[in-house]
This record gives sequence, structure tokens and C-alpha cells, in this order.
Amino acid sequence: MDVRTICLGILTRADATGYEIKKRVEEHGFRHFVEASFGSIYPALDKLSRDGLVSVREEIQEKRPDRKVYSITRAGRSAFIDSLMTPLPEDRHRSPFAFAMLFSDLLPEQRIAQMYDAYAAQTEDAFRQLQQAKPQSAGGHFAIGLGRAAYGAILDYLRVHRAELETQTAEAAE
Amino acid sequence: MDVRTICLGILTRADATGYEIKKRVEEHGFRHFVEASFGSIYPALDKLSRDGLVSVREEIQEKRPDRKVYSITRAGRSAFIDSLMTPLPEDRHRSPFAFAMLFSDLLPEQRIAQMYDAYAAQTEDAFRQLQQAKPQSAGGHFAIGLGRAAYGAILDYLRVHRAELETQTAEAAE
DNA sequence: GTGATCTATATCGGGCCAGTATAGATTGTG
DNA sequence: CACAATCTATACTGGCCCGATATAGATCAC
Repeated sequence: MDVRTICLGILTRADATGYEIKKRVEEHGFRHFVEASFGSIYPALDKLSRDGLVSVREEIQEKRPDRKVYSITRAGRSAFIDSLMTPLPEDRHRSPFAFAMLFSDLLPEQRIAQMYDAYAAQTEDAFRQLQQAKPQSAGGHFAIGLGRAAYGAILDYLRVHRAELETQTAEAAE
Repeated sequence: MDVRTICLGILTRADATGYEIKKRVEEHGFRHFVEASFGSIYPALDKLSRDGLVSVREEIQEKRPDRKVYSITRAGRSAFIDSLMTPLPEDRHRSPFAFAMLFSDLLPEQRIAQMYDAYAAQTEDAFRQLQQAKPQSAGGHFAIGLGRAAYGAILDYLRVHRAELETQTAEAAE
């Protein structure tokens, strides 16, 4: 899912500037599924504009940079739908935490506990965000539920393992 | 978790060529948590070599490209551990499928069902792979369990939602 | 026997991220 | 009230990384 496609998707819902697209990508409905930075959004909008998939109107502002408001064109809408009609790229779950755990034997126990707590906190945050998210459509409802299911399961697993870890520590301390 | 760090991690377990590192990254113990392509592994090994974090010995072969076998150095091992002692990057879960679902209203019902089935099949594969994986260490056991918990929850969610979807279709067909 | 897969290294274009620059407006805090 | 932080808004750069491609003999399956 490249940044151009993400931009097109967001623009099917409403016109937006590059800045607003970035904000929207960070909202609950999107942030757990896609990401895009300024460094890729602005060039993407440039390219889309050159290809006629979006149009721009410049709103001149006195004491700020001019707002460039992008709208999706008919061609853009159909290119977006086309891209959803061809096979989707597979999901990617990259976890530096799980990778680090594979090398737990090389690290002090204290550091493991630290990583563990940081990871649990992050996951709880993500879960809570999805709990509060208000879906805008049937698809949004589904996607949020999916995320919630995954994060919830991870949290449960962490809780169970945490208990095991404490037991082991307690035994070792005897 | 950059490719250099991934290479170092793998080399803490055994010496390897670039090719072997790629294979190892694709094994059950790693593939659900990290990824790295040839296009990044070879330059990474180059850089590590120049920085003295790995050493190379060239095994000349008659009718094949020479094998370059990399070993981690003392400096490399400590650089790897250092990188695990500093705060880890957050997990990333990118899901083109969930993103596409957010736009289900723009797509034909048939296509939704298709994406749905493809996604379920993929997830089942991943789950099965983790079921069969045999952990090599306590950390490996933990990481595999974590992955299994997440994929399992997603599969459950998909099954439940599938039933709903069929109910809706059936109602619509009346 | 012949086509597919495996071993093995390497490069290139293009996509993308993180950081940085710029700059005035608004909001918050002590 | 002063000063800091955050917000709006665009844009570039260095560097990382992926996917595709090139090369080439070996081995395996049918």
C-alpha cells in the first residue's frame, strides 16, 4: 500500500492539504493500519497531480505558506478503486520487541523486565485508542474490531507470561 | 530494527554468508517479526565489515561464486547488545486489508468476499507455521507464543465476522 | 533430458522515513 | 504578562531499504 494510494483513499472522503492528510493518517481509524510521513506525502501529491489523479487549488494566505488543497479527480477515484480490485499486498507485522526476546539470553534480567513493561504499556495504549475510536462506516467498524481483537490477545498473553516470569523470579529468589 | 542489527543478531548464533542470513530471516523463528532483502543484507554486511563489527573469510569455490563467510567480532557482539539495551523501536502493524475495508462502500460485495477469503487464508498459513515452529530458546518460545496469540485472535474474529457477513447476504437475498 | 529450483553475490531505481529548515499564529503556563 | 510550546503549512536531503534484475553452474524432479 504505497503513499499515493493512501492519499487517494483519504481524498475520496474529503478534500485536504498535505498537512491534513498527515493528520488524518494519524487518527484512530487509520493509524493502526497505515503510515505515511511528510517526506513521502508531498512528493506523492506532486506525482498524483502530474498524473491528473488529483487537482489542486491554491488558497493564498498572507502570513502563512499558501494552502494547497487537493481534490481527487474522476480518474483518481477510478485508479484508487482499481488498486483495491487487484490483489492486496500482505500484512506486515514487524516487532523489534519479539526479535529482542529471541536474544534474551544475552541480556540482563532487569533489561528484559524493562522491555516487557514498555511493550505492555505501548500495547495497552494502542488497545485503549481503538476502544475509544468511533467508526465512521461499516468497514471502519470491522477494521477497529480486528485491531482490538489482535491487541487484546497480545495483552492477555503478556499478562499470563508476566505471571510466569514473576513465579520464576520468586523461585529463583528462594 | 535495521538490517545491520538483524544481521548481527543472526551472526551471534552462528557464522553465515549473506545468502544464509536471508534464509534464516525467512525461518519460522524470525519471519513473523523481522524482514530483510538481499538488496539490504549485502550492503549491510559491507558496512559492518568496514566498521569492524564482523569479519569475513572468503572460501574460494571453483565453479560457483566465492562464499563470503561472516563472523561477528567482539566489537560487533557488544554493539549488538548495546542496541538491545537502548529503547526499542515500536512495533509496526501495516494492514492493506484493514485499510481496504475502510473503503468497502466503494467496492462490489463480491470483491469484499474475495479479499476476505484471501486474508483468512494468509492468516491461517501464518498461524499454522507458528504452530509447527519449534523454539530454540526460552525467548523463542515466548515470541512464538506471542505471534500465535495474535494470529489466533485474528482468525477467531474473522470467523465470527464471516458468519455475520453471510447472515447479511442471506437477508439481502430474501 | 529438460525445466525448475538451489547456491551465491551484487547492483540499480525508486520509495520512503527521520530530521531539518522556515515562519508566523495560537495556546498554555508560571 | 512573558515566554515556551504547540500548531499550521510546505519542502528538501541523506540514507535506508525493497523488488527486480543479472549471472551462472549444480542438483533435483518428472
